[in-house]
Amino acid sequence: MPAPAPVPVPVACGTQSLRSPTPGTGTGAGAGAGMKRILLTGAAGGVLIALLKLIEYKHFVQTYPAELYGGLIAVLFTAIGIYFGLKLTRKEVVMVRDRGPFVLNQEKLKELGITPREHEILGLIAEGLSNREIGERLFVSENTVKTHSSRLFDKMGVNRRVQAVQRGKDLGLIP
Amino acid sequence: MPAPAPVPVPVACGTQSLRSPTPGTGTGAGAGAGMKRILLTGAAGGVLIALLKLIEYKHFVQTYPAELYGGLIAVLFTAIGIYFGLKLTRKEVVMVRDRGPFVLNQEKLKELGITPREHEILGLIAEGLSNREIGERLFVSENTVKTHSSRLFDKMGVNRRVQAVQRGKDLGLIP
DNA sequence: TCTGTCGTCATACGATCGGGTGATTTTGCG
DNA sequence: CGCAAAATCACCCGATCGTATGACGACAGA
Repeated sequence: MPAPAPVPVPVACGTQSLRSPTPGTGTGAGAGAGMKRILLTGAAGGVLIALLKLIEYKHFVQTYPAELYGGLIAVLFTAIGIYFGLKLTRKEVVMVRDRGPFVLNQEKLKELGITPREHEILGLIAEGLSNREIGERLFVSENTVKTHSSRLFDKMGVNRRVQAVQRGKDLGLIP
Repeated sequence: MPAPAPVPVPVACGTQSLRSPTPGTGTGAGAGAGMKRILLTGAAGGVLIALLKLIEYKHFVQTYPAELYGGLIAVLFTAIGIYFGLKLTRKEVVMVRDRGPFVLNQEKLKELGITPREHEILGLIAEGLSNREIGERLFVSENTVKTHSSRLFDKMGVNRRVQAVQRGKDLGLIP
């Protein structure tokens, strides 16, 4: 049975075309966002002008009180403003911990109910130690380490140590 | 048998904290944000009502054409909308670690003889995926993943996946 | 004093991982 | 074409990990 050619999927072998660990976010995305913003601003201007034009129509429909138009315009443009405020800031990113000496997020620690011992073990897990090695370093049984790590994973909402490390870094629990 | 009272390991805790906008598991902080949002919404409503009240003043100042008021209201409320759009989303922003744009260390990659596929798998390991999950994502057998990761660990000089992740980050192989 | 939390330890079981061996197919290149 | 590198897959086996359960002592606070 030769060559079943099993992979009907583009990602297979020869072409490692798209790969996740390469975030080209640097310049290209930035320029794209800028262009997008300009276009959006232009569109906003267009809509605004059109709306103003529409307001002139009010001259012909004097049947309703002006306050109604005012309120309508207010609500409408508030919505528009909120929409564009969201659009313009949704991609905004707050860079944190640019290289700082690592400040521990104690609030998160408390919020998740992670005890000091568990936190300590998280740090050792992040160093790539096995449960046995952690136990040896802390002078406790490997079973104890397993208990701690298990509870730790439970509190962190993960079920693998690599996930725990990644999550711990994201939450500022470990450097 | 009481514990040997071991380990004077300080683990470097006693520092201050850093407020971070709680992605997934936030319960307490989430409630706090909700309260804040409610208050902000209330304030927005108040301002809106006040503005509408102010519009009534238009009755007494009929000297200017209505379009002017319409445009004024439009611009004003657009600004208000944008402002609140910003206010409401600024806290929702995703925190991202800034280690620079991440430039891949291809020399190290070549120096260690790591193939593209192996590198790809390293990235997926770093995401906390199991071998099985990696196989499913790449449409290959779990055995294949194990082969790749095994050779990868050999080339990287590690024997655990957490170590591989840490080492990969240090060497600039993964972000 | 009682209660709750924390740390400790054990046992057991299933799942996963790491390492080893061998094999076949694909692919890129001279 | 032929070769070497890369990728794929399988099987095995021991080690490690994750989870569940139960238990015990220490200690702080009500």
